[in-house]
Amino acid sequence: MADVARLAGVGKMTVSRVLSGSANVSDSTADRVHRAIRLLNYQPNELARSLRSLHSKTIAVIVPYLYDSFFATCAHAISTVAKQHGYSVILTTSDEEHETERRQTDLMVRRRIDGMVIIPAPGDDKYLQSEVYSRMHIVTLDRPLADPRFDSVLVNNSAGTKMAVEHLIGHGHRRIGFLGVGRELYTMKARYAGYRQAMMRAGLTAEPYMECHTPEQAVKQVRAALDREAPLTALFGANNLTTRCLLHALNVLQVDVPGQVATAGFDDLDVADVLQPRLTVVRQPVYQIGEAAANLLFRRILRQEFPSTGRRIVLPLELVIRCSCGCHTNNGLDGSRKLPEMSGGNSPAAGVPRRHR
Amino acid sequence: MADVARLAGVGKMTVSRVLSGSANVSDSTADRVHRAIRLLNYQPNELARSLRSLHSKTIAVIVPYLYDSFFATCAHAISTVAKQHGYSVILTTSDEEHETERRQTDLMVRRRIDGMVIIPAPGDDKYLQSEVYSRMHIVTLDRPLADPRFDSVLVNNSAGTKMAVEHLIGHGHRRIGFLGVGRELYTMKARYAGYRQAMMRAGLTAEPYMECHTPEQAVKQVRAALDREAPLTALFGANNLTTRCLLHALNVLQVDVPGQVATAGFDDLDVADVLQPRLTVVRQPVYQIGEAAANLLFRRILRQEFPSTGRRIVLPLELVIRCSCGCHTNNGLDGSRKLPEMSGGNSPAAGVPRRHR
DNA sequence: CTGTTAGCGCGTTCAT
DNA sequence: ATGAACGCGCTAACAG
Repeated sequence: MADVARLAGVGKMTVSRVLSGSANVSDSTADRVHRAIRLLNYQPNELARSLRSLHSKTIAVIVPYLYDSFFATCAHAISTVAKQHGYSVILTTSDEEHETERRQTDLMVRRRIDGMVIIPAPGDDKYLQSEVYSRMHIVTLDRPLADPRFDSVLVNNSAGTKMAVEHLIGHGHRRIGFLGVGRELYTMKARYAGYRQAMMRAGLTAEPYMECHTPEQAVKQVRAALDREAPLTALFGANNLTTRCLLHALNVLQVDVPGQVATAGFDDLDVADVLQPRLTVVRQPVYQIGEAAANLLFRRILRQEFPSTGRRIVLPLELVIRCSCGCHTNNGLDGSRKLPEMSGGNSPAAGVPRRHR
Repeated sequence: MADVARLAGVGKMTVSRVLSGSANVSDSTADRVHRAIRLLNYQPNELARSLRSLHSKTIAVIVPYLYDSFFATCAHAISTVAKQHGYSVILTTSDEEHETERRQTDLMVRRRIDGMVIIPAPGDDKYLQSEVYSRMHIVTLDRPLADPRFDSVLVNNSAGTKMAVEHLIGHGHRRIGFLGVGRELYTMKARYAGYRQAMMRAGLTAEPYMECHTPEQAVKQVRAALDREAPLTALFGANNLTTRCLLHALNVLQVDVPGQVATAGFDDLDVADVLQPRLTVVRQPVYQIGEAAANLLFRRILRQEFPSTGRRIVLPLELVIRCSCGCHTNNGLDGSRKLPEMSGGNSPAAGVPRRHR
């Protein structure tokens, strides 16, 4: 910057003014400065700016994993909104480990980021009460925290699951299984609760929670569920991983779907409609969830609000009825029923653009 | 930091020394400093450190999209390696637009990041020749740049495609179509070239490149390909998007696979083995690609090397033969043939861990 | 072993 | 309309 000033024959301050678009610079000098900038390929040092201004124009996003399409799409949405605001995004993964998450949030504090969107890993989240975080805007996604101070974006997991399970019950199924991962996860608890509710209201007995982290495990679980005296006749996958494992198992075991076992899952798969049979799912508005979280965050950042009670946005789910549940819709069209919105409906429902490679 | 120093009754310099683990501090004072740090919840300001030390311990990753599992998995790998080195990752998307990419790279220069992994969007990449980038380590992924200065990680797109198409030819197919996106993309060009080679060597005539960006477009393309006088009997999808569109079309048009049309694709789908029929694909070592790129980058960063000719790593592909090509493998096992490695084989083949939600 | 000085690049404050 | 001085928080280089 000193170089630019010298070349333009002005003081550093004038250069600074030109860069910030301050009005109090004569056109002629501004021009000279601009020329000097081009000539020297000068790029202002954002680090120094941040140090000075105490805000880094950076937010952090912490997700468990990035190769999960749900998280990746959320991250994409957040990144897109951030770009619109001229912010950069530091993205890190917690690998679903609490300690990693803590280390990363600490690092973000040291980096003086302006805010954070986080999908909390299971574990004690009291650490966020520390005064260290009191000056940092935080929004949670997918899983809320106990502390009411933080904004959060959610879907109604239990209601969505209930809806799907009731649909299966409507097909006459009485013994329905629930496959999930990590019982300690908020979403899993809520979805299993929805499953139980649906079963109990129909006078049926809920099956125990079936843990299923790998395809092999799913094969075992499904085999056991079918080999017993009163075999299950329907299975619900609690998220896209579980559902994929479930499909794998049904395939390996050569189970007829939906004849022998009906199936549905939470989370739409991008290939759900080319599967045989086409998969019935509870669909989340993934992109909109990320978008809503980012909007909440930037609202706080721009207004510098640190409320004692954050907002909670609950986005609507949709039951996409295809064939795996036993329905015989025609091959072309998706039947779908919307779940009534639970709360402040948000998000302009921007379609995710197509991608290439 | 001044507060910490005062509380500990020492100078700021001593605090700094304690933080950097410098040996020249007596245990007793170090202890007092540590106590003060804890008491005040002091977190060093990385911004100031970076300003001072001229390196930000941050790398940037620029991918076209994040909701593409290929890119997301690469990003995950890079992020994981970065974390091991204590680096943060600023992740941004170019949305496959050259201008966006340029703006983002410029921003990264201003942020004084230490290096960058980039999957270049199509367009004129001469801008990277600018002196501005001469002090920034750059590695490309998936698509190389003309400038030989940058390290790059690739697969042998043409050989992989050739292998798959030859396999289809081996099944007796003579009229095979190729569906791709964005012809201007490096990968698409290379894959189409491989397809043409395979066709020509077998004395067959290569079909024109079929552009296919949406499921609807695929339906049209496939319908046309089947309605003509000499209908195609096999179709190859040039990446996971195209392949999914292709599957959609075949499904909608109720085409018998592989009876009426055999199919194969580039990129493994995570549900490829539960599709009916199970999909034959050319599999890329996605995670390893990202990992290799990150390793190259950190090697340069740590050694501060700015070579005039970068390294190029070509990772091996694998033809995963399932059923959609016409093979009748048993349902449980994957037959697979490895493509001989083309160049410096790398990467410890770390399995991608499982994920939950 | 510890403190002092200076400067990383910028923007705010106050003069001019 | 422009410039000089100071400080954001930290550390390298020198004292002592």
